[in-house]
Amino acid sequence: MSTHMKRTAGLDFIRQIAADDLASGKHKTVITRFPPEPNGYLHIGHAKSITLNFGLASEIPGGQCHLRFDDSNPETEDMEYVEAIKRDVKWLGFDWDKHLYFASDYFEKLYGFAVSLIEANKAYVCSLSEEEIRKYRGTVTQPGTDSPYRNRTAAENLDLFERMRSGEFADGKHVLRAKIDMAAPNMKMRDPLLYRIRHAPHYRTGNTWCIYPMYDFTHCLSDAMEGITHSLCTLEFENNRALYEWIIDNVPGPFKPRQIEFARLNLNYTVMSKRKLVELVEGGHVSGWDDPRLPTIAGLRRRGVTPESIRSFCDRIGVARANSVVDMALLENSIRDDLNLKAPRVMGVLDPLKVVILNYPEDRDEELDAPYFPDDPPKMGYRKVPFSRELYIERRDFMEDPPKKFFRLAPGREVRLRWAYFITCVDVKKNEQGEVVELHCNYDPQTRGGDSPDGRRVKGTIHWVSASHAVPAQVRLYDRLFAEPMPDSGKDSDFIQHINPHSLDIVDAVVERSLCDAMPGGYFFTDPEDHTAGSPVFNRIVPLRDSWAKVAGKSK
RNA sequence: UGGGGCGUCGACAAAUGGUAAGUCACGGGUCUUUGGAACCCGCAUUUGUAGGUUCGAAUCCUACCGCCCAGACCA
Repeated sequence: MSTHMKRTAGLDFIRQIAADDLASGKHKTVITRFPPEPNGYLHIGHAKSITLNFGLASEIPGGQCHLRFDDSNPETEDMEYVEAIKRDVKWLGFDWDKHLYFASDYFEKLYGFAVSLIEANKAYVCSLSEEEIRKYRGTVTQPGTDSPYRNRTAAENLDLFERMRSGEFADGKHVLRAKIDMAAPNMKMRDPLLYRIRHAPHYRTGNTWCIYPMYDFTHCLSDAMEGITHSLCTLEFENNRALYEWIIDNVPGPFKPRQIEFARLNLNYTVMSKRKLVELVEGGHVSGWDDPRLPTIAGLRRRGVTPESIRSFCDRIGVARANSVVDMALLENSIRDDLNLKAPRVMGVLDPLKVVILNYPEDRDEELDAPYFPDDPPKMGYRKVPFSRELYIERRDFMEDPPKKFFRLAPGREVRLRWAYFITCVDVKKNEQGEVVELHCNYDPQTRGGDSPDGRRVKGTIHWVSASHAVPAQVRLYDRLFAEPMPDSGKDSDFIQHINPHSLDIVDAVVERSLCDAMPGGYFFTDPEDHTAGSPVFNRIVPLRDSWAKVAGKSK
């Protein structure tokens, strides 16, 4: 596959290691893998890992990235997630080619490796209870103590392990453990569990197995069997690396991958942990895993975020070992950056205010040319926009008593209707409550298209839609899901309280009949689930940078 | 805790002993059919702190400080 990444900085430390390994001849190419567990949806944090693994492999001749489902826990995994993950990885623009693997396909081989460990007297069946095992393990500051079952003979262990497999014992009755060192300062090395009994059907292997390998045993050997050269994972697996290496070193195998850890992605104004995402979905705080406010790939896709902008974002954040929190503004900028070049511009009015052009003939009606890309008209050409005596403009584009720096419509003021005419507000109609309900304006016929022959200029240009031609639409204004930069810094479920009450505002709008993707106030996307030609539904992907709003906020 | 990591601009992040890149954010400006976009300018005399080595230190050494990981028969 081709390289999507346009890298801006020097090589990150992982690419540097890969380059060094190629230069030294340690490896001829680079084989990486993205190893999700099929028990949940992918989010933008996974996107970082995906772009790293697939991106790195794509940059090296002969490089390849495997998609491997790390499915050794029958109780949480499901085919639904496998399909969702495959779809998301593809959508992000990556291709595992023929290299789709499942750890569950290695169960028999893994069992064989376990047997070899037992034969070498490096693993034993332990019959302590779960609680006892925990107690024997010691603590961070105190060494553990040996299990009384630690010295069972290889023959005894072999027999017990075989009987574990055959289903003779209940869950929790025995486990297989590596025989390493109960006093090791790294607790991961205190005779870690390798296999547990679980009488549960697996979504792929059904009832074939009732013992399942643990992550630490499964992952390193899967990597080794696939010839993974660089096994990239996040920082929390740092303590597992010694075990990763111990297992590979103590099992008959030809290949030894290198595990390298990097910092996972943290983004402010959102949450990324699986538990919290589940709470948002199941608690009904969002509409589902693809709610456009969620940082899930499915949510971002539904919102209208492009894969290119996600890849660009991942490139910009870099890869390092320091824990960090990336500013949501960087993601938003990556999105705008991409959309600015791709989204055709059309006009829409979110909060309609009627405007009557008094000097425009009642029976008249005309079509004006408007470019889809104002900065580059040839890109997509022009469309016809109907104009007539009655129009709608955005309510916030009018102020009866405008502050100094408000350049849009106000009584007596002239502004440009984009791609149409200059109009001057001559009268303001209000209802009993004193609310502005209609504006009366006059237009200058000489300014058709938006330029005045006499060269006079107007300071404001506003969007509009011809009332009789307007298409009603529902617009969903999405914003950051949380109002706090660090919503999960508190305890437990406190983060729910920090949900931004305006993370979704639904408004009835009118849009021009040539429905497209961009309107004032942001970039929009037709909702893939709910949008129809008859009743349009638009999602705001990302708001525009709006310095007026900032000025208004400051003066308040 | 005789464990494992990490500390460079508000946020990310380069710099591999030779004199602190880039991006976002922020501030100013030019231009403009939105105050968007584009373009220009500014934004770390200093790299957690204190010493030391060196002609020269973000990079090497020592000590200290701070933060993260070190629960699960989860991954």
